[in-house]
Amino acid sequence: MPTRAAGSDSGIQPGSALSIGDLANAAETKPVTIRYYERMGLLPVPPRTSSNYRAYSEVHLHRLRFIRRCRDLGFTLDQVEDLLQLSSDEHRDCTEVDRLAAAHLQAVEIKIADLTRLAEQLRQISRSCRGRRTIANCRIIEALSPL
Amino acid sequence: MPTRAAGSDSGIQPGSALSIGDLANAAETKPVTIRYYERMGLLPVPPRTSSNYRAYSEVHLHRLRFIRRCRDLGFTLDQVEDLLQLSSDEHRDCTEVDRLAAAHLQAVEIKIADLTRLAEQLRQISRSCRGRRTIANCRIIEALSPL
DNA sequence: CTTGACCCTATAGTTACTATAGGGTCTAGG
DNA sequence: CCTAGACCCTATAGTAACTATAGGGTCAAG
Repeated sequence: MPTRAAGSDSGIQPGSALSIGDLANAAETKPVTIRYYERMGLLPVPPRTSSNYRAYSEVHLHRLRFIRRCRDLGFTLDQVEDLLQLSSDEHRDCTEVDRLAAAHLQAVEIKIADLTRLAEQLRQISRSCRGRRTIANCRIIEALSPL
Repeated sequence: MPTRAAGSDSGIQPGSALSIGDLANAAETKPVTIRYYERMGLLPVPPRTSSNYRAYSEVHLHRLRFIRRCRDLGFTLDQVEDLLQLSSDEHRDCTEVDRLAAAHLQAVEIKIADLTRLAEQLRQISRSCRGRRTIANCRIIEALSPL
């Protein structure tokens, strides 16, 4: 926190809290994103220092890393919220988690298929444009133009 | 326009202008999207009827279809604007069009690669969750949690 | 005349951040 | 002690490409 030891690049002192910058670095994200997650309700509001700085604990770091991991895997914030909820209920059956992950995987696979088709169309369009031409007889422009 | 012939599903009358709804249907988009494109400067402002309705010509339809085709292929509106500009200059060399299309294809291919890696990660994570378990020992939650 | 489909403008919302503005706090170094 | 730079804070607007909502006007068939 507002007591950075020389040579310490994380700013974490034994037993002391994390500043938002430290938390951001530890979770490989940015302070502005953390504030956003707090506003969205994904991260609990942390205690403050006397100078009104946020003071985070390892619990926050753990939770933020979970959120970032989910985001990196493409889950929406709504889905992340669901996963957080599910993960906090230890006695709960985990088929819901299973279902969420499977649905998301399917959505990603569909997106891949869409993009693959799109790429093929683009290749076809580009393939028809060879050498130096003018716009007047540009095959790409032609392909983009309606009948 | 405000004179729909019975049985005519497009509302287009010989020699008459198109309403925004007719234009939207003909280009397989929505009136609200067309107004948006007009605001963004992609579509020229059309003349109006005495009742302040927009009155579109076939030229507008042609241009809108071009825009939609580009959008369907994933070009950003900025890129579409560039392509429109390029396409209107008939004597221009078309290497710029070529370059735009190639850059876009590459971006799509990169996105496919990203998503493919992501899908594989999701498969690995899901694969580790078999049968009915509780959250306490859910392998998916475990995989989402930091060390 | 009524009603439902369509038109109009203005503005805010969606998603997940991100930029900007304006001001306070901390600390190392001179 | 002062300064400067790095960091903190809140509030708000912006990004991309639409889309929803609110409130009001026009058209035409029944």
